[in-house]
Amino acid sequence: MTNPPDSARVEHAVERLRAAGERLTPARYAVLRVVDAADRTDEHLTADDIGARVADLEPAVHRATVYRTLTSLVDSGVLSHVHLGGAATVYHLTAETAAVHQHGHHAHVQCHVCGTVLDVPPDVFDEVAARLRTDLGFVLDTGHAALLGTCRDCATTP
Amino acid sequence: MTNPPDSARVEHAVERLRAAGERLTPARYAVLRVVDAADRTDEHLTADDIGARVADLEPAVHRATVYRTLTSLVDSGVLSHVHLGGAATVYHLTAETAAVHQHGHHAHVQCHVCGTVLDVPPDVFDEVAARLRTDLGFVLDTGHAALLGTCRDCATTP
DNA sequence: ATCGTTGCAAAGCATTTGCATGCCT
DNA sequence: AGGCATGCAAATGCTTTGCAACGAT
Repeated sequence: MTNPPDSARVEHAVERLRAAGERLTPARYAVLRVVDAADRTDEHLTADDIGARVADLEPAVHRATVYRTLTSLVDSGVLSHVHLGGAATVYHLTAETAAVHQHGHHAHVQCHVCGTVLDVPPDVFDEVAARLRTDLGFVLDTGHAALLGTCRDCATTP
Repeated sequence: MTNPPDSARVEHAVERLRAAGERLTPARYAVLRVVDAADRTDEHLTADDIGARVADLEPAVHRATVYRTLTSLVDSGVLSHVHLGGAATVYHLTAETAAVHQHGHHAHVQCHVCGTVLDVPPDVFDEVAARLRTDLGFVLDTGHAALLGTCRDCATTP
């Protein structure tokens, strides 16, 4: 997979934002850049984390604004959020590629010992999703919540 | 103490509590009865829910005590908690009978529309667990967190 | 009698909201 | 110019904690 220049994904996000009829403000732009940067390093940031980094880019942006911005960006589909096992909610840019759309968002599993979040290809849950649908009529949203467990490091290092 | 027609499960829970060297207090007994009653009706109660029902049984029990009691009962293994998709944590008696739950705790899926929690046989996740283990070395704890999706009713009644 | 557990109230923390101002489009 | 977004600050809601009194064993 190629690595588009830093601004490309942010610019794409801005386009989607505008397509949704939303305004681009300094606060929103800063949030988008912060989330994009975190995505690139496989970090999973909470609202509070994002607020802290936004403060570096745009010191004038208030914490409350970060929360409102995140809500609004999720509503307009530019960002997605994932509920981790504990209680935290983390954010990332919504995947735009058609390939991802076919399977939904990638899934997440979190280590309850060290908190690490691992990304999992969505097809891992295909069979489970099919079974839940036929058995219960339940349509699984693979990427919306993380399952808990123990990661390799924490399992082998007691 | 009086002996109302307690659920055998509550008594078993009390035994486990004592086996863990913990004391039985009115607050803990009330919490156990509330959680057991909810289990029987497939309800999934949050700490706050439990507090409300405990207040009916033991009005003197303080909210803070319910939180401390839940923490302590989980620590001693009498209760288990499940992190639902949103942010809520719900509690139930730890399954003791290996006959019914050979695979460990049952799993949960939650509807993000109406909030309903469905119990899922743990074997549904067997393949996923195996794959996560071989691919990532990640040991899945099936019952510890719920996946999100849309239940039958909410999917067919927009 | 001992020591864990509880009640109380107050602190904490993350998140939300009302309102007037500001700024993106 | 108009209307949505923001800053500010206070409020909210859930959970935790310090401390002294209580009570289960």
